[in-house]
Amino acid sequence: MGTTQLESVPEPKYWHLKTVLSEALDSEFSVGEILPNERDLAARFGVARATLRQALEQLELEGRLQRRRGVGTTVAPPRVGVAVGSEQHTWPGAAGDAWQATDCTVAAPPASVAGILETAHGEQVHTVRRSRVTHGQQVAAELLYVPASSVPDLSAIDAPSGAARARAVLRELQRLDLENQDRAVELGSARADDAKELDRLPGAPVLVVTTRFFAEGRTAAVSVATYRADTCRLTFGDSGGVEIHHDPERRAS
Amino acid sequence: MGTTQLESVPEPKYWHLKTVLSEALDSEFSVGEILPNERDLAARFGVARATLRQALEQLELEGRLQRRRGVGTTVAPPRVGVAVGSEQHTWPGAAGDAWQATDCTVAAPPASVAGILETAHGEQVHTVRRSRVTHGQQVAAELLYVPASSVPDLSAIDAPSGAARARAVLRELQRLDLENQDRAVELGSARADDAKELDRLPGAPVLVVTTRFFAEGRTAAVSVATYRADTCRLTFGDSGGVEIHHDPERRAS
DNA sequence: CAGTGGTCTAGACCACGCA
DNA sequence: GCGTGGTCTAGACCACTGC
Repeated sequence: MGTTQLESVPEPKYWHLKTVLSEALDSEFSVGEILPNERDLAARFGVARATLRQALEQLELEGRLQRRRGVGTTVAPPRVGVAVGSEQHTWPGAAGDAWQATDCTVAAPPASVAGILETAHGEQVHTVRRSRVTHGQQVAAELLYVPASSVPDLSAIDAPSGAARARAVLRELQRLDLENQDRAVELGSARADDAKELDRLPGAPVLVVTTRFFAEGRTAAVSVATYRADTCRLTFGDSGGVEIHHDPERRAS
Repeated sequence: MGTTQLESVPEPKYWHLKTVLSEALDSEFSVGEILPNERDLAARFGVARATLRQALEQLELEGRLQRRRGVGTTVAPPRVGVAVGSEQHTWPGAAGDAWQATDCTVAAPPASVAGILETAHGEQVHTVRRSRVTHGQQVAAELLYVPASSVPDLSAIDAPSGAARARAVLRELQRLDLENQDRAVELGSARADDAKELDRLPGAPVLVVTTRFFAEGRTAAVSVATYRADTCRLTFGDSGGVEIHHDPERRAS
């Protein structure tokens, strides 16, 4: 009767490990601290390295840990809140937005984007690359697809590609009357190029924010922004920019 | 000259596998179709089962596949768009919302929620469980935390717990003047109870939507909703409910 | 009971960062 | 060159589903 029921429904080892580690992180580690390496940790808990890694992967997914090849595993800071919906109904590139344009090419968009833009199959569009930095950290990479028909007066005297061209496309976009916009968020995995820009490995989990911009009764541009899922919490500030303070008791390293 | 450069930068096998499988899914399979089992697939591609599984995990994360223990791996339908932000500034439980209240208990919320609610440590609040079903599929589980101070007139004659109690709490909430609300989305992993409700294994990736409801100058309630990340695309309909049509060319099984 | 995906092991080698 | 995390293998057993 006094016996405690152990493992009657045997929880997976990695799940139990994750719980134990999570509690240890709360009580015995501070942000930025380096954990013992995977081989040592696995030995300490008496499990195979693969099993330990399953637990670490979960904790990284939840933003509790940060792992870097060649360096080690560190305790991650709390996720940063990144405002996504506060600047309602403004074009990308409007004064004071959080993005920096880095490049612009002309290319055929992926099929899913072409479907939204209602462009012909294989039709090329202006493709602006932008990146977003918050608190000194690169948090997102974006591709903005702009059909030629949305920027008819784009001057040929501007550079044919590069950051200057990107700014020219954004400038032209401002001239349209933005009627509405529309957002969706889903889970994805980083393509090789985005992963590199976000300083993650390919396949890293990302939050994909797809935004449609409506002008003149049609979809004038589509933005596909990928945010690091491990470090970001996307905020949709209906309340006018009130910031959520999260786990205020955790201290910085 | 004519030689194709193979593996000069050796892509990981699982990454290449994922690409190959992804293309096969597009061209040779239709939604709902069952794939060969993991042992056969691994043998067919000449890799260890663990490596194949790494590729399948990624594809499942991206919503391309669905795996069920004891059953098999099937081709997933396109993600369903789930409206999260369209019904702006209404209380949970307002007429016509997509949720169904199933239970209500009185308990101390997790520390992160207590911090937002600004309740004392260990203070108990009404905790309403709701679930959301779209297209016959359970897509989300929610816990709604309501401090007693937000529903002062809650009648003692209602049941102390259960669905009836949940509805009573929601009814009382409607009487408050909702001033604003505030949302955040982040990646998480399903706790055991949520996982069961969502018909997934514990640890499955979920999109966690945290909503704060402001009334009478303070946070009157907090909702933490977990959506299946594999099957859902969260839509924030600033444009008044315009629905994104995604990959319309894919056909149902 | 047979077949599926889920967990776990004990190794090996590789790619990367840094001193 | 050394130590780190990342990839990969070839097995084993377990938990669940459906017949």
